[in-house]
Amino acid sequence: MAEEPSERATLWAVARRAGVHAATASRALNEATRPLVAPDTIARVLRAARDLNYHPNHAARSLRTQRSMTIGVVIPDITNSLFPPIVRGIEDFLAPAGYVALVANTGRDVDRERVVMREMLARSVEGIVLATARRDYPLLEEPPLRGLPVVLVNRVTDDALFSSVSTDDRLGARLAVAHLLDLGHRRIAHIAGPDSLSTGFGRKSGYLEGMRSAGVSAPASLLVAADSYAEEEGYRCASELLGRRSPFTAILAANDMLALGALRALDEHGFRCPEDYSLVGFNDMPLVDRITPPLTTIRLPQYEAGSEAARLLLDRIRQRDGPVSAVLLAPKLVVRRSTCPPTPV
Amino acid sequence: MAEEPSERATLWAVARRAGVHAATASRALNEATRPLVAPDTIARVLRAARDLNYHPNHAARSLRTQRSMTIGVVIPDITNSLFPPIVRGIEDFLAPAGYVALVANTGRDVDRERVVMREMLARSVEGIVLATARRDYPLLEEPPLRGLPVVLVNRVTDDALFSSVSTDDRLGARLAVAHLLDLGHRRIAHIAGPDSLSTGFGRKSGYLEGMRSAGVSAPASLLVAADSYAEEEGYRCASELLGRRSPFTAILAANDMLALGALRALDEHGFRCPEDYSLVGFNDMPLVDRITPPLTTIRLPQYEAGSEAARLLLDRIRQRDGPVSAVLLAPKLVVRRSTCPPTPV
DNA sequence: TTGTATGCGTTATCAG
DNA sequence: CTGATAACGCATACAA
Repeated sequence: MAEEPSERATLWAVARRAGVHAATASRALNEATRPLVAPDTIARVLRAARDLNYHPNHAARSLRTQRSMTIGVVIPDITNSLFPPIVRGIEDFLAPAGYVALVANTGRDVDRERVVMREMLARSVEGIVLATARRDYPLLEEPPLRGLPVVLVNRVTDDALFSSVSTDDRLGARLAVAHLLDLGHRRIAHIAGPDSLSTGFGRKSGYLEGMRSAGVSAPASLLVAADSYAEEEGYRCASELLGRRSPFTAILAANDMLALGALRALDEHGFRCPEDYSLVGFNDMPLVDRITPPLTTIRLPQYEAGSEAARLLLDRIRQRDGPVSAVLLAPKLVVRRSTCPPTPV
Repeated sequence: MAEEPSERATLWAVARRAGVHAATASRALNEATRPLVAPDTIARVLRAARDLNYHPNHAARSLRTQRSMTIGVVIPDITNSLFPPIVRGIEDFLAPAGYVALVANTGRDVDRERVVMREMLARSVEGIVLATARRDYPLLEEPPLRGLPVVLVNRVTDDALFSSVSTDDRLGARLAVAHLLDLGHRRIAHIAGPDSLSTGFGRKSGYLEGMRSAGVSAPASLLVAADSYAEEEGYRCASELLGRRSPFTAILAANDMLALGALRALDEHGFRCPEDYSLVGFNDMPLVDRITPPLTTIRLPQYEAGSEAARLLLDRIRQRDGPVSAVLLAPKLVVRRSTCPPTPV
């Protein structure tokens, strides 16, 4: 036995070696149809398959069954540390089900998203996990996606037309605000993320709610909006806040990159964190526990978000008319050293 | 026109609409065979294809042409910040060529690598980029991979049987050693990476060469080997060095995670960096410029490594008997504040 | 329980 | 230049 199989063995090769027809071999090899085959035939086929190191040709199966066993994952940028855990969560959940993920990075370019989705459709993905949604996202209603299972992750749209998995951004911001209020802060500034993203909008809402429900005022002078989640923007926004001369003692940034930029701005203006200004971020990026000062932030269950999104997508693939569900994951406050009680004036 | 195509249009549908045979439509649609078709036929076919929003069925094409237009990428862990830029480099290079990447995380589990590669072979990947190689890596010689184009990235094997793209680890370590020597250090310790990995071995060799060629001794008491590139290991190794009571004034860690662990150890032992001990890392991970002190490290061109690996792989796919080449990329010393001249005793 | 026949959507070969 | 035909490898309805 074990003559070196120079070419990949086909189903026919297996069948011949087992002394049966290809159809029988096929039935014996597939879990679902195996009960239709006689026990010793099954044994012979399985043995032959193993001997020949048979692996079904994916393209042929896919063509025949109309199932690609592939899903698409569209993310802004894998080098943004927010996404690797999400992707990992997706892939780890998919793998045992026999699915693989086609991952594409689109940056912030909507045209690129369109191109990428076409490419995925061309490869017959059975569904898509999207991490690039904006609150208003007409792309999802364009014909190419018609009927294709889609699950939004991290960012969601305003209208809940699709299933989604996201963190409770409002709650996260409220946790942060509550923490700062507990420490005694009253003048709390917010560097908001883009309004066009559910994360930016939700966190800002949570900030406003948190302030309001505590009876603390949140005037427009304490609010500044970043154009993107970039360190540079955090720097710009913090500088602007400092320039406004509307006093405050703490900053809640809509994510860690913005917080990092804010920290740099504070530093360059000669202020210390947390003595002069407390600072809270969002995301708990790797290494923000090692900067100076270690950053107090809101941790999101990213890996779980990914696996949960994959679960919803597979559910939907298996049962097309299943319910549209919006899963909301709980964020967690991680207190480190960038926050402390405000210095009495 | 533009009746909503409820099902995906097939080549036959396009052909019918253009009033030609499917074979002709196929020729008209494919760049390579297009010259065989009459100009106005081409126009009619193209038009019909656009009207029907035709996209070739990937599985069918793949089955027929025996080309999947897919390559596999095997990495230890996408959540390790070293890999996202590499993956990005690969994908960005592949995309214009019409290829997509199937990315799989294997951890440090060789069995998992085997499983993953089988899965990839089952999907008929045309080649594989491997970032999980060890210096001795028999897996590559096992039959399943026979003849499949493979390019190693980041880590390489001792025998140059496959094309590879890596950073010049020896040079990187020598740059780091030279920097420390320039500052006046003579007793330089090294926290080495695993000997089984080309990165660990190469960096250690570079360290030894750098010391030796400067006429400085590098006794075994200044060398300690980490079992893995984990922060915890850096902590353990640094603690061990400190416990040895063989004096030194600087540490070269084989990567940034080890350096981070070493930094924690120094801190916990009441030492300051760089005043008491200078510290150099390797990789220039995100945010190591924001920790205290900002880490002096060796920067690797990760994105370029990825795109270069993709280039080599595509070359090899297009020309199976092309040369095996080992591309060595130049690392760069990034001086920050974790290094300074040694304090005179 | 097994074999036969057919088709999934393309492309390549061979006539015409 | 174009049409007919076959085949890629597999799974399934149907027949035996």
